[in-house]
Amino acid sequence: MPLMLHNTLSRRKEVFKPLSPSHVGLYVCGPTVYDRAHIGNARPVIVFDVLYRLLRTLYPSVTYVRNITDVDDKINRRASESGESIETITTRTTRLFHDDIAALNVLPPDLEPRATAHIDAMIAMIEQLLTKGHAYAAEGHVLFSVPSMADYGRLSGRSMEEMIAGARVEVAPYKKNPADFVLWKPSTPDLPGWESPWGRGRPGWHIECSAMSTKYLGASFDIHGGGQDLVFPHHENEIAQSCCATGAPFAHTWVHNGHLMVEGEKMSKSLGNVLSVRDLLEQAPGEAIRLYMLSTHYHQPFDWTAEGLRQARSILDRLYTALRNVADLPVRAGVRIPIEIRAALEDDLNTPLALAHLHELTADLNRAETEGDKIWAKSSLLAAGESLGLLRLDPEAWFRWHPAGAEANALSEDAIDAAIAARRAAREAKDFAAADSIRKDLADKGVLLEDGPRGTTWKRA
RNA sequence: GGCCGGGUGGCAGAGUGGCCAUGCUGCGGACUGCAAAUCCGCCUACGUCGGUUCGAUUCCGGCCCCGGCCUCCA
Repeated sequence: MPLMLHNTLSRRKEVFKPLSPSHVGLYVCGPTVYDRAHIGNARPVIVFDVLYRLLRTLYPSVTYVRNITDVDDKINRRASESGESIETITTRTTRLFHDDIAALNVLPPDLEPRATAHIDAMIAMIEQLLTKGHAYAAEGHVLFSVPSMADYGRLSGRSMEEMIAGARVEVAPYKKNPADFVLWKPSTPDLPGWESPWGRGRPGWHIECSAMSTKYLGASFDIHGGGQDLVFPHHENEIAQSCCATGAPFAHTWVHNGHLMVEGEKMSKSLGNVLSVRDLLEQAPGEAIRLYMLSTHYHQPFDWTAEGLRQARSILDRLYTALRNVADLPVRAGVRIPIEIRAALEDDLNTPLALAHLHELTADLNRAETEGDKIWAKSSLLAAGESLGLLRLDPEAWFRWHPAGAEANALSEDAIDAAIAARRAAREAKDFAAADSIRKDLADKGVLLEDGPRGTTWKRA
């Protein structure tokens, strides 16, 4: 089964063919580091992490580039509001971003270039565009001339007329055409700026991704990803900048994830329903957030609900229960990703179907009778989990998770063990009333007991 | 208004021209001192109206409804 991906350029699912059989280049638009990551930011990070994991099993070499946007007017505004320096904000926010997504089992990309470290590459690309007549300088700005590119609008399926008609912002007087967009703009002394042929200034919104993807992956590369809202204008403009500057085709396959809603409503600051990854990590383990995110196909809109997250945790309880029951058995080395999981992922990252197969593997493990079958089933389940970035924890660690900040209220593990011992004594004495009372008492404190063939185990509710 | 994507059982969510998604929940059975977990089984589906077809949730068309984007946005 070849890898199939939905390509926004063609609007259909295509067989993925890398430019080189031995190497795949993947570029995904990363965060603008002005605030903590919210759950909508996490979606592409998780989706493309699954794609990255899959590509690494299919090709000898993969280069995954995800940028950090650390020059942006939102950052500038944040700095002037808080009085902190821009660097303080971007450094701290970048660290928080890394911490948050690591908790979601997201692998680091191979390269994570920062925009401010690549200003020279951006200036060079802008100069190329000027030389080739695709850009013009005006009043300290440099603008991309949209009419200079014949098939501008191909990715988003827009005509020039539509874009001009749809332009809602006031058209700046120095624009030759309302659709032209900024490549470089002047900075006042209080704003970050770099010396350029057009005076001290800073890059426009789109040029950094063009410059950095070209630098690290070449003028043409395989896959460019991001959220659906970036199709226009960001990705459309990236294509325009890169193709016109280099004269080569840009990314061949464009993959976009759908948007995220919260409890049926658009997530927005005005509605006050923006969920930060950090807040969610205090409500549920990172793997529950990740599994929940993967339970809807990446191309579909996702409606994030508290109930859905609770369900995701229940599902993982089941998976980890199966693994806990075979905790003392070894994992066979070199077991491949089960074929049905791989087939689901190769079919345009059908993670909901892959998760359905994960449940079947779990049932297989629960039903296995011989030790050999159990080892095989356990190894297969873990290999499948790895491909999705799930089941990376020790089962006991999973069941001991409790919300952050609840340490003070949480019963200590020593106290739990003592209660279990007392209950065992009561049961041996056939004093079931006392045993049930202990169990009830623990349950009231959020600790659930289960009597199994291997003794009594517990988990936090 | 323009462009795009959807409408599946109590909920979430895949998929397919004729047979099972899967999970959560609920119900019954096995197991258990009782539970829980697990296993076995069960229930409730494909917006609407037409068309094509031996047969459509699946293909085609109309209609209704929902969502996203249209230079802040993952």
